[in-house]
Amino acid sequence: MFSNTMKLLGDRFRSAVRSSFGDDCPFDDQWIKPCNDPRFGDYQFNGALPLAKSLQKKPRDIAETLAGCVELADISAPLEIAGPGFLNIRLTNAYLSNALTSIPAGETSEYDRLGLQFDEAVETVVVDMSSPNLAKEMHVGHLRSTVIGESVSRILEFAGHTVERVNHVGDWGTQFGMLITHLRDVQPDVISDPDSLAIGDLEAFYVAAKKAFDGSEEFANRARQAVVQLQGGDEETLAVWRAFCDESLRHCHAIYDRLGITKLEDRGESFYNDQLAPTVQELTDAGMVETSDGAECIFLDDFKNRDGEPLPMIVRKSDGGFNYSATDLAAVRHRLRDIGATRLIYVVGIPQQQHFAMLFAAIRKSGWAADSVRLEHLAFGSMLGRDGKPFKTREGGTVKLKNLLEEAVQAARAAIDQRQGDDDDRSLSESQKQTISEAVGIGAVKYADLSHSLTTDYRFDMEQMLSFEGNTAPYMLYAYARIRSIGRKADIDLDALPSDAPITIEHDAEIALAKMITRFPEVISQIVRDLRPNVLTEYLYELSKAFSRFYDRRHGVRVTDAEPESTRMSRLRLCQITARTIKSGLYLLGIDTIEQM
RNA sequence: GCGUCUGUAGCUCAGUUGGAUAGAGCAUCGGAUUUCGAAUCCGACGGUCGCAGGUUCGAGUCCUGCCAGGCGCACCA
Repeated sequence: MFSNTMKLLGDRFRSAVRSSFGDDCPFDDQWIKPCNDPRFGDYQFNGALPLAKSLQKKPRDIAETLAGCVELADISAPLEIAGPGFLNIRLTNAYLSNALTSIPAGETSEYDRLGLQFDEAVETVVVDMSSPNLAKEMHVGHLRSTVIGESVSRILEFAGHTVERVNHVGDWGTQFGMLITHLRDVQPDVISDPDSLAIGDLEAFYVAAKKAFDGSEEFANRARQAVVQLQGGDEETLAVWRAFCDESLRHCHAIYDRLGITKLEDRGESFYNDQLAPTVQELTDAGMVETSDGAECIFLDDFKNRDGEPLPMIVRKSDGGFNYSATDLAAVRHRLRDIGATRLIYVVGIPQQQHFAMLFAAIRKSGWAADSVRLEHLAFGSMLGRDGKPFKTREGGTVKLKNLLEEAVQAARAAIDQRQGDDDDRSLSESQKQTISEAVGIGAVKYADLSHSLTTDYRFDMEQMLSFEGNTAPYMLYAYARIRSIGRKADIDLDALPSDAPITIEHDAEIALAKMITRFPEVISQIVRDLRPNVLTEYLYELSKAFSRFYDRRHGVRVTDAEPESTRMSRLRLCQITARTIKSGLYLLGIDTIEQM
């Protein structure tokens, strides 16, 4: 069975430790680690050193005892004791061969799990992601939340969890009075025929509305009145508002379609409108709310403002209106009670850290969430320009996401056209070129975003992310397309190889590749736990490099013309499994593969 | 002022939650192709891990204090 080698080793060492030093002897799975230097082996057991203290023995003696009794004959060469008491583990070729041979044929479902099983308890997870403001066009600031949110959602689904992606769009508030009023003036037909509404550029529309608001007292009055009507539930006003939101959402979904985001549930702030008062009332009844300067506030320990005074979370403004804290509280309440979520993940930038710390503290205080419910702010850093400064257009404005994606696809297209000129053997049709440049351009943007650690800011560098060298989407997509072409060229259907044909691992290049493939389960387990997509990009890069060496003219092995037939079949299966692993990994990042490029 | 994030090779970034001699890519220099996809592979060069203490068998990683930069701190969301 294709299983997690690290977990397997952990189980073996746990029994060895317990049988040698007693059933209550401490054990930590973290004691098993992959070696960072291949000269020490593949994995190492570091437990002898921490055990030395609690057992009052010498670390090397402990290591020797364990080396003598741990059952690893089916996994590792004889253990070596090194340094102060490390136990070095070297996977045998037989173990690698068996592990890979046991991988079942590909699944036809959305996820190819390569036969992996996950035994965790299934959770209902709500991932709060993307969440643009409907008053304006989506801009680059929404990219990370959308891309990271999608990847994290897929990873959790892969492990068997139920995931609901929620788009907490900004569709409520005073600015909508202004927009509705302007819409009535410019497109009066919107009430009789809401489907006729078409706004080419939301940004320009917003600017025009703002100009009218600032320039005319009469307009401003009507706008303020529209807000009152909206909140009062006036049907005609609501109809105009709904038409505007629908139009804005169409703009968003054009982008989501291009990004391959398909299961995103639009549930904006307005959705919680009638739950705001009951939510605040419930907290008031619980004695958590007090009035300060006319505003209704929740005071939490450890939060101070710039004067050192206690910093409240304002749930109701002094004018009686509710603000975003109230909305967020109502949203949490809804997700816990109505959706039955056991884990809430907010994919929102670092600047909101304090807000979420306060929100979560308030929720804990309210007792709405069971202790086992995880409340997480998956905070990410900003996307910066190539110069390390905030990402802006030349004129200093915000960069529209639509334009950024189009630019990336165009740049990918240019690169493909250039390559085509150098290589007449592989001519591509116009539609193939379009498909490829779309996949490469969009994939490059996503991959660049996900390959950086979440918390740090990163520089957006189109040239770097579209490079075919280094840890980039094009390199990965190329590795995949090249493997797929091996089958095509040799007239072999890689997907139809017999899944019981044995894989034998002998050559150094095979060993290196096999070791990378067998790490897949443990990498997946780690990112299911940590939600760190860049761990996966790093892994896929290493895997792709291992394949390139495996297939290299000088350092690698022959594949399609290898002899005897059993070797050829074994290597073809290795190719197939590598391709599936890359495809599966890229899928978890939200990136589509292409069959040729 | 308080909080928070960041500081690693010339540049862009990793660093598996405390493990052995800190790694990639780019750039620079050198090598491999009578093509199973060279959009590739191999090698060389390059480091006081911001600074100073501390914790311990062991610190880029943990604690404290500095230095530098980003962001957030009462009715916008």
